[in-house]
Amino acid sequence: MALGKGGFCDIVDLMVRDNLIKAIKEELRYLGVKSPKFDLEHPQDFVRGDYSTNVAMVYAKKLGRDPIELAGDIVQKLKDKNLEYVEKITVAGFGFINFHLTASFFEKSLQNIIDDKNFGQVKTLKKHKIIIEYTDPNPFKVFHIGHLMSNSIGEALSRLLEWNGAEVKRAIYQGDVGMHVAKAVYGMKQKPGQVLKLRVLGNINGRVTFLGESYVSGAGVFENDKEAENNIKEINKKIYERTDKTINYLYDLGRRWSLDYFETIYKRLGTKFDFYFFESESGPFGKKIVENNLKSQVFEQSEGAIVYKGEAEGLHTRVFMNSEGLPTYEAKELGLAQLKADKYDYTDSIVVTANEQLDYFKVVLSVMEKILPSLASKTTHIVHGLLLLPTGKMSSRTGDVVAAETLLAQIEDKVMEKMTDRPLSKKEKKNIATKVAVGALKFSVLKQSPGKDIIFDFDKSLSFEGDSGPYLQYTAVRAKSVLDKAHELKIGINTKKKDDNILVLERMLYQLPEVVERAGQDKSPQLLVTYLSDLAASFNSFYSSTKILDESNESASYYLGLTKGTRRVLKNGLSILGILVPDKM
RNA sequence: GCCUUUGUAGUUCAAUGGAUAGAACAGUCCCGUCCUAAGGGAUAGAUGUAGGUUCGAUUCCUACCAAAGGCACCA
Repeated sequence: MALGKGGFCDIVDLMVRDNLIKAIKEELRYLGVKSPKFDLEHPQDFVRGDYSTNVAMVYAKKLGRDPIELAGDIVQKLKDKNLEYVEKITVAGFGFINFHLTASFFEKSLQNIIDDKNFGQVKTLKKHKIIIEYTDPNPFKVFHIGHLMSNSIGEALSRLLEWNGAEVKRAIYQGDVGMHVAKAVYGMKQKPGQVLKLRVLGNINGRVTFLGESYVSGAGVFENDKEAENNIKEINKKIYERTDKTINYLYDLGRRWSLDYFETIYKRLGTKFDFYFFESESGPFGKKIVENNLKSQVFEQSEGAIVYKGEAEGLHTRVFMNSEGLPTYEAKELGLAQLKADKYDYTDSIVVTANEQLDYFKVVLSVMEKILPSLASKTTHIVHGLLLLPTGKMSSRTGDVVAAETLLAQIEDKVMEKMTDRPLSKKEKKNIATKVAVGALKFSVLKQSPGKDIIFDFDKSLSFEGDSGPYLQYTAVRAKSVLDKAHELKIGINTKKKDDNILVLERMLYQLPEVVERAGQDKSPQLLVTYLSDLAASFNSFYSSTKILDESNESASYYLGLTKGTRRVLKNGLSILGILVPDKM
């Protein structure tokens, strides 16, 4: 069946949806509405139907008709069209028009799912080349749970965009220069013996713990000790200039240790970055951009600094070059934008940061519109909320942070505990624990709309029951276990229905591609999370009320098909969220 | 003070302007010879306040109240 301009669509769901929209539009044009706009959605309660439209209510007034009467007319016309896979069309209260689909639709859609390993992929963003930046930890500092949040959201968005057909490049931007680095290097310098020992014998965890301690001690003396403060400022300068052998040595070593360590975390979380950007590069680059635009009257001199005054546009003033002639974060951001464009010819650039940078980014974008307009128009800033401790905001300066490592290890311990009775080897269990722990964490971040803060409570976030990553993983594992058992019993899969009763599960299974489309459009992973949770619940309900592998039941093979479909939709959906499904748990 | 964002069951979260506001946790009560009980079923419980726009508002607008963030050389 043709979809759009000459393309062919093999997903029966999208085909039916597009045909419905087309048919309704035709009717409205016939009634005199030029470019009709209306909704076609799935009713919350499937008793009402599989699809539903509000078109009659939207246009009743304009056409001077009673909505229910108008709906009746439209329904009559639609019925005359004999739409494929449409069982019946009804008018409901207020003027909703509801569509019920045929049993053959559900058979066909289940076949689609079983045939297509990548079921859920759509082509909405086919020609887009997107660069997306997220996570952004700072070398020499702790990789904390806030970075986990940024990573979870960024990775889910990346995959969502890929499943919408876009080419996606993942980028990470790291602050490898600046006062925080100088503080850490100062701390390292106080313990040369320790540095040497760790360099020769140390493992990655010991090294990074030492760096964290060095930063905290450096930050501590910076505030209380005038001499140390000057010392650290001196180190900062030397890092920029690269004039001091000892400093260079400590800096290079610490930077390497940090980056190696971060790499182990990315691997654990399932992210692979295509581009690594550093402030040590974006700084000089940004400085040049600002200097080249000094005459353009975008910037102003003020108190020795170069600033942009955003007040006229409802923004605020920000410094791009400080009075010492050094580029600030703002200038670096301009440099970064250009660096990205130089590396990759993108159509869209997405930057994911914490919401505290919202107003800051607006100012930078406003400047970009003036001096790098072609880049500004392609750039979108997406914010995520903060992970707050019950005691308030974390501070890595005082060491009052929860390291990502610590949290993941704690969750893993709890998963291991849960599996004590399982007949699995220790290695298998450890493997499963990692997947489940990461799944639990990512799910809890992704289930709410990005941009909102999460008050992080250890006990609650460690829950594996109800709406949780493990619940979904467990459901997929359970489905696999049924499939394995069926294999033993030599029961095959069939997509032919044996009765007319349509299950809630069937009405949900086929919707993945639509959900992927919408979640991608709105950049809202939580829509997918909600869908998958509902799907898992309907499978579990089906599972507990129906014996699937009942050889005396002629529907067994069909039920097995539904099980296979559920497993695939859950597995694909979870993989978009960056959550892996273990074979057992 | 100005700007931005957010206020939904006891708690943590959903809900492209639509139908009876969905879940989960915590409560209360059930389900174990059976495919993984990290499960299933039942029950009770919510849109900050006051206006406005609309056939229809949790959603849009205005005011107020409350919380978070931002507002010059940090990132």
